[in-house]
Amino acid sequence: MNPTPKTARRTIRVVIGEDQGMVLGALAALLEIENDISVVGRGRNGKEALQAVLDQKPDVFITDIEMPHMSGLEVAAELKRRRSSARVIILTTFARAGYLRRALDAGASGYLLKDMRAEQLAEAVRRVHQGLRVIDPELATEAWSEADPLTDRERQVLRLAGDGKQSGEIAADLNLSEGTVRNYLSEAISKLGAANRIEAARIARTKGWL
Amino acid sequence: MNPTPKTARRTIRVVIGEDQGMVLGALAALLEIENDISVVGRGRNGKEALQAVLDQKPDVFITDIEMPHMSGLEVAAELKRRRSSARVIILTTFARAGYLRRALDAGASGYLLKDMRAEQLAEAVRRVHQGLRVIDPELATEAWSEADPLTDRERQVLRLAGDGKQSGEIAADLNLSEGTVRNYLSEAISKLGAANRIEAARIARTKGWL
DNA sequence: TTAACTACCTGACATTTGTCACTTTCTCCA
DNA sequence: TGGAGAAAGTGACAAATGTCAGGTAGTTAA
Repeated sequence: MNPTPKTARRTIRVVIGEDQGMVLGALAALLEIENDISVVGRGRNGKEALQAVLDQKPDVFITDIEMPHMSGLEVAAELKRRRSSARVIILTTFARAGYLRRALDAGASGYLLKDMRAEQLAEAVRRVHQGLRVIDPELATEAWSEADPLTDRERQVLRLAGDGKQSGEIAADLNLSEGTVRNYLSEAISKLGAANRIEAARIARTKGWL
Repeated sequence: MNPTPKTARRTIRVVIGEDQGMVLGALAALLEIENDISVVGRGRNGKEALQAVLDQKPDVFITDIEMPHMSGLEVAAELKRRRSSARVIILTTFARAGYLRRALDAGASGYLLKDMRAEQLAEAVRRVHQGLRVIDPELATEAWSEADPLTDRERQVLRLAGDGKQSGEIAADLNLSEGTVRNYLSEAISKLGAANRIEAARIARTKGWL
């Protein structure tokens, strides 16, 4: 449908990781329209996606973050560890500074939001293939603004509290006293400027810290 | 890519409603592959989608539920009210019995989940166009199992509590005494078999009751 | 090798949350 | 027309939550 750009010498080989089958297939269809891009592998969860990248050695790997078994960020980190040559584009619903930061730490070349226009995806693939970075502009500025103030324990406890577990259960899960659990929650609540554990969990989630 | 089925006499005209641009474009690309299906309109929020259906009078309208301005369910209900001839397919991430029930009440002909295989979408469009219903099998059985046990007040209160507001604030918002608010929450907690307000809100959300 | 800093951990106390028994208001229908 | 039933509304009591003041390791920098 689109003309092959002059710069393209050969087909850009792409693997896609995305847990929603409908979206996975649709994205593949979208990219296959382009003459210079070919989808050579797919994964419907983190592990499948990782394996597909290792098998196919694509030029570009496009992945969602929230997937079963292994998140897209974990896959990216693993690929970095293994010195994979595939450039990684994170494609997600969530405009969270914490996610972007972790993506960049994991060596990703791109961070795009699913509510961008569909036409921009192919262009992003080409840019990233050329060695450029493609970051959603809105997030790029915000990214370095705020660091996660939570300690590991606070994060753990807050995650469980956000699921509706009460202090006693959390304490049992983590082998702590109930008082300690309440203390961590109190810390987290105060650090995040929340009024209670529920709001604290909500805020942390929004920022991508959980 | 796929051959035109023998039953197709003319092109099936489709409008898509979906707020994530990337997914919207990708779904359109997926359907345009089929010889007997043509995407004649798009909406990136409920109002746009409704307008597109009214303007284009398509055979089939595929829509997400959670969209700005107007949910897909509200659009479906409005189309029913206006006696639109477009058949409606709900395409969503959420396998919630409450959503399915509301979709059917709003006269939808299909309810599909985004994690189905992409190939099934075109087939669903054809079936629905022929006047058949297409419901995700997993949900179909579960759908009528459980009715929403919450009263209006309980729902209101639970929604606010789920956002982390405390009883006093909720009481002020709704002009109730704090005791009353706590009573509604207690009722909701017991009806849903939860241990506290957070878990209750989570359960209700999962079922599509909030 | 201290001092300062940080994360981790705890129990005692005050506040908020959850439960229960009860009253009021409204609708439905025999 | 006079219950029966369901939802809305309330306050008193018990249980869970949030705060505070403090104590123990481990690390870093003078």
